[in-house]
Amino acid sequence: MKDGPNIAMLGALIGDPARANMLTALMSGKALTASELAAEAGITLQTASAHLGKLQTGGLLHQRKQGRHRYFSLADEDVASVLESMMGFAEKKGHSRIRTGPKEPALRKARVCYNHLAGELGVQMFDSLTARDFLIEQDAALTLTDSGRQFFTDFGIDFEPLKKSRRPLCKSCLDWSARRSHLAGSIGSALLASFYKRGWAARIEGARIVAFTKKGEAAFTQSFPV
Amino acid sequence: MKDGPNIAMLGALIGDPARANMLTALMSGKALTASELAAEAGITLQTASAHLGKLQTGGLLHQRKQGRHRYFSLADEDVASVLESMMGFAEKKGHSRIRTGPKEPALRKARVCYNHLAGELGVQMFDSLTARDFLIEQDAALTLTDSGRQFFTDFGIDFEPLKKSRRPLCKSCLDWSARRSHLAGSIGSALLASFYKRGWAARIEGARIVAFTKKGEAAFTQSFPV
DNA sequence: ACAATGCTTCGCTTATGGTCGAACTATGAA
DNA sequence: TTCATAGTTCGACCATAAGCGAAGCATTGT
Repeated sequence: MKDGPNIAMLGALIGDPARANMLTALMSGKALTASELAAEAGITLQTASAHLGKLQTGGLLHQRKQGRHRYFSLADEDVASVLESMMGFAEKKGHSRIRTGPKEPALRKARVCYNHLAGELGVQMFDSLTARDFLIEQDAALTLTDSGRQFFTDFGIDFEPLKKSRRPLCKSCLDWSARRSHLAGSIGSALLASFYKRGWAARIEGARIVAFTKKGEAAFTQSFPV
Repeated sequence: MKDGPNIAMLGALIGDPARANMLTALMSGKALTASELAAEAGITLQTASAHLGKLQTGGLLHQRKQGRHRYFSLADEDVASVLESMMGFAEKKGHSRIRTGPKEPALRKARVCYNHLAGELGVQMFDSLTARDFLIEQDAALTLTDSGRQFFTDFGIDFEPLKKSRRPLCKSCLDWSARRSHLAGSIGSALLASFYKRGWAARIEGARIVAFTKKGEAAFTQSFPV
């Protein structure tokens, strides 16, 4: 009776306009940072933080710390289906406002996340590496296998300077546009640097877009096949 | 955007404890009066009236005037399924409180509604009459057919005094415990009086319960078969 | 070490909305 | 008609919570 939300508490959580906007934004399946959600809801970061705390306490959201970001996503499929149900009803009766879709296509495809590759290609690379057991992901931990070490060495990554850094060697990072993981950590940085060096891609200054050349993308896909 | 409820407005409607209690009570499928809903929610009638107005504006409730009562019920199946979804979620996470079931079984079976028969037996009688085309129900209007007039005459109803009354001859009345219609109006009164006269049933003083005898109920079912 | 960024916590103001008392309307019963 | 019951409307009160400025904490990058 005090543990979890009853129907009134649940309704009240969803009933605030700011929270409803946040939840609607998260319905895309993407995980978003507190700042992004604040912008979506049109409120300041402090207010958003309070709202996110309440949603989390209510069991609607799941939070994942990621460096200095906090990615929020819907807690589970149940939450999504409840919202789905309510949105469907609201749409049927009146007209609910249409949400703006995903923004910049190029940004979704490939971009820098800190200093490693993110976006669809980043996810593709991550999946390709885990599928071949070069990386093993369990829970939030990511471990590099011997065969993986060999693969990266063959790819031209020098592990020596990486060992000195206090940054973890490899680390999964939740993707902004795809809700999937991609490879962060010093290996992730080294790989992106390698792509630049090989001329596969170039960074668009000012934006976070990573522009792959046609040949570069082909070579990339050959090295990291789906 | 202002016409119907968006998801935030919908959540806010369900999010108030008083309204949530009312809606939960209505989930049984029964139609309840404003007073009953007020009691369910533990608020005064004025406050309940305000809440019911909002729920109606939001498209969650349907109202049916019935003499000096107003019966409220969930607007449609969509509303019920949204609530179902939310209650399921709330129950899964925490424990939502268990609702008290229907109260007095005898009251549900047969009782007086003003001066005619209500409850399961009242509904049975109504269904039996409409199934045989003695009464025809369309929209909210109820009309007596010629064969119906003959049936009631054979049953011993004298129509002469009834004509003088300004009360409608027959009229459907929404049932309190079954959300179904039963027969009101002066014919309904006359029938109940007839049951008393025949010794089929007796009224329990102080309560609204109509106590049928074993023989009485058998005879009743013979006259008004399902 | 230092600055910059992302987010949280604290304290305060403000306003939305739930609540009830009182008065009014509508329907039915005597 | 008169009275009683069911419900609505109005007006005022008040509690909850949304909002933001400012300060503090945590993490990353140089």
